[in-house]
Amino acid sequence: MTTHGEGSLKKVFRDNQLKATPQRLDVLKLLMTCSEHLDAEEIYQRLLKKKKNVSRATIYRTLEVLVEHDFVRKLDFGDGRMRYEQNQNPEEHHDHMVCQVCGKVIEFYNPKIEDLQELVAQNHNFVMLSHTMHIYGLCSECAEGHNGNE
Amino acid sequence: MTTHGEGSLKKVFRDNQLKATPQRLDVLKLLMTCSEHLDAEEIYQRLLKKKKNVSRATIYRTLEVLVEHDFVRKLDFGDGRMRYEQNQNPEEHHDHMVCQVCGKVIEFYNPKIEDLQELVAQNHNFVMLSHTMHIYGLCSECAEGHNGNE
DNA sequence: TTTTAATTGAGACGCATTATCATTTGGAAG
DNA sequence: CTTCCAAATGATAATGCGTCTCAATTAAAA
Repeated sequence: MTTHGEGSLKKVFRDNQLKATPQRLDVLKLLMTCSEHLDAEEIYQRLLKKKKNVSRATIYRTLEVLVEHDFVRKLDFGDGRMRYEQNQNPEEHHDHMVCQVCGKVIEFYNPKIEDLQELVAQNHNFVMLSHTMHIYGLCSECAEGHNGNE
Repeated sequence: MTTHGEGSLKKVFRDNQLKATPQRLDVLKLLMTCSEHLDAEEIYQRLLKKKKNVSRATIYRTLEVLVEHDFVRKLDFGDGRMRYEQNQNPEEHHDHMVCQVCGKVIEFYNPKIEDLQELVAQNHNFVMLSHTMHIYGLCSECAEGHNGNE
């Protein structure tokens, strides 16, 4: 259902007056088949490992394009570099919990919070275009370690 | 009530085994009497204008110290530089709406959202240490402009 | 005062990202 | 299948925020 062939990936770009170059297809395909939250350098290294012909500059430019067109979400977890994740259903917004010990990222969705955010914005006559919520702390595994149960 | 004299500002540092230098006092005093969300460069420029003797490096170091001790909150609105705000009552957490046109920052507090955040964390056995919520979009004034009421 | 560890200033440095520009290429038109 | 050109790429220089280094200064304890 959400599985697309090479052809449909090309369509993604062509439908937006963008050339469907091999480099763009490689970046998009990688993000579409990856559940992690990669940064630009990680994307670059993974494509290199797959013998793909691509440069860092193109990675950044492609990511910019993908974000502009809502195919990819750009995330800032406050560690000095941006991360990217696929954004298949822009309707189905989710937020993130980031473990400050192991770096693990847990996604969650809470409709009540979503509704309250919209409400808060309305109360201030603010037109909400996007929003982010990050919870920082210790994931269950790392919290155990800190309790001395190692 | 929340107005402190020079003496009490010095106490803030001395109570934490930190020297109460003029530079530190200047930075802290500026943040304590400023409702805006300044970045390091803006703080530096404002102190220069007041003929204060301070360097950029010291601004950054002082901010780091103030954040560590919870006197100041470090905020990331995703535009590539950090902003700082006073943090008088760490209990009373608030979040931010950022206008992407004029850059205005509106603070808001919603206890229900706070509770739900804590709940979500607990459901994942996640120990929440801090959290941020940012709503991006258009403030009421800038939204009017976009409706053609200019 | 003397003393010393903490702090400062100036600038070098690091790192993620963006800009530049000559070269290449996707894909539309013929 | 060629021609053609705007769009895209690669290599690398440049940018900008923030951190680090280290010699000189200073807060504040003795």
